Amino acid sequence: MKAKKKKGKFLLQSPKGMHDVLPDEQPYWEKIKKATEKISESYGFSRIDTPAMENAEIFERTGEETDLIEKQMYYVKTKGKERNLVLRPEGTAPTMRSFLQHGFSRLGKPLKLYYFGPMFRYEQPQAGRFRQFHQIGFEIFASEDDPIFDAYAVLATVRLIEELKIKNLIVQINSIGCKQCRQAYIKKLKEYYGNKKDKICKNCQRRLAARPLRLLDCKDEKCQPFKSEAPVILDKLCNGCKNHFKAVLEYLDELAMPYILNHYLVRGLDYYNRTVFEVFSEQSKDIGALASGGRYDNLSEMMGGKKIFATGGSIGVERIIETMKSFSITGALKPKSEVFLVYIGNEAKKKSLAIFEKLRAAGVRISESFGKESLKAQLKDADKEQVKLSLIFGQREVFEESIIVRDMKTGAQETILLEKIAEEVKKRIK
RNA sequence: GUGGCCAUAGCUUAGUGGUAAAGCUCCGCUCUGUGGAAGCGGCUACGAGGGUUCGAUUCCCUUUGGCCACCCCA
Repeated sequence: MKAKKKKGKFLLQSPKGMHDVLPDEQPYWEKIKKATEKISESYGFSRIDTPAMENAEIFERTGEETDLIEKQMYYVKTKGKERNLVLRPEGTAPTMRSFLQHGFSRLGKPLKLYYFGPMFRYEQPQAGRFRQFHQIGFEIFASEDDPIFDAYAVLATVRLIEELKIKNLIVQINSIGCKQCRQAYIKKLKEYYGNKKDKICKNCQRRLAARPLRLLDCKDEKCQPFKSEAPVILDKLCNGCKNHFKAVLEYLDELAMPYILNHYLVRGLDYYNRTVFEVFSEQSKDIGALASGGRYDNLSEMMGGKKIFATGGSIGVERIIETMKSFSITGALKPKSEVFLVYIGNEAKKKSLAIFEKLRAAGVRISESFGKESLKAQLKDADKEQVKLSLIFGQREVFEESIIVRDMKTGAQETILLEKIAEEVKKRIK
């Protein structure tokens, strides 16, 4: 048996569902970061960064029944006393925690915050679905449940995605009411499905008891006919919720923002109430929603704080990148070098780093292939980088204290004095 | 957590029970102080562990990772 040398290779890989962002992919991240800054600024969102870990209670209190909390959280073992640290599975609860902790709750006017960071969920990875992924979130905290903020959150979320040139966005929106009218609706729903138990799929039979709203989301063919006959939540909303939702839609209408009412749309987290929405792209439906969000007026109290009215949306960065790729949208452009420094021989090499530094300090975008000895190879690299000029510095030039300036397009060369190099180069690249 | 498909060089892929081929990339040579073309040459791989076998990259088991469906979600 051979194969001794490969021992340990299995360790040389990133954890399941977690990926390196290699240099090739960075331009996408650059572009998204820039777009996020731009949109946040113009819509008045201030950046907030919270730790990657939180006390588990932060999340446990906000969604006992949900998969995310029940089985997808990473609990962290430490040597210290913290027994219950988790890697954050989402960004809304931490933002609310920070908000309450720092006494921001004396709201003069609504506070708008945004975050951009990694989230962690233990689940089976698939395309567009990772164990570590990144979200951009917009959150609006207010002292009133004004529906204009729901529209505002949808607006900012959609505009950020559009800023990245992703087309054919579909906004799906629904209202899941408040505690009271939702309970009433669930009761109706249960009644409706109660006598059809043996005709619906196994999953739905199970869900009927635990999370009846999810029945509306079922894709099983057996369940479809019952779904279409099922009571619709919008018809059962209390007046407060009905008016609120109506107002949200009116704001969207005024914006001429297209949306689809989706009676089946339900969010996975327990803290949502009233408005919920998801954003899809026609091009990348298969990787799921690009963004989602909604109102969460109950979260602050669930966490032990005072009542805060809040609404927001979050965007899946990796899914955005996938979609950009499927549209052949490129990432941010790197600034190109204008000048390439080539050395020949050791004497020249010794001085070339200093020459490089002098030009860089003078504001010239210069690049090089230090470490490659052959002139050919260096010029080849210069060609690949599509620079305007190459500076060729060899033995002869060392003695003459000069350097050759080569125009890469015409091939014309000229020898200039080393001391004048910065000004001469600048003159030529204009 | 359940089920299915997959795994060969840096990348994309061929192929075989007798240790493997090609394209792109990379490095070099033709051209010893001059790039963009062409030709030639070179580096680098059967994910890991175990089993069957004279011999396994190939067959079997386990494991790891990727993808897909369920579940759920960004």
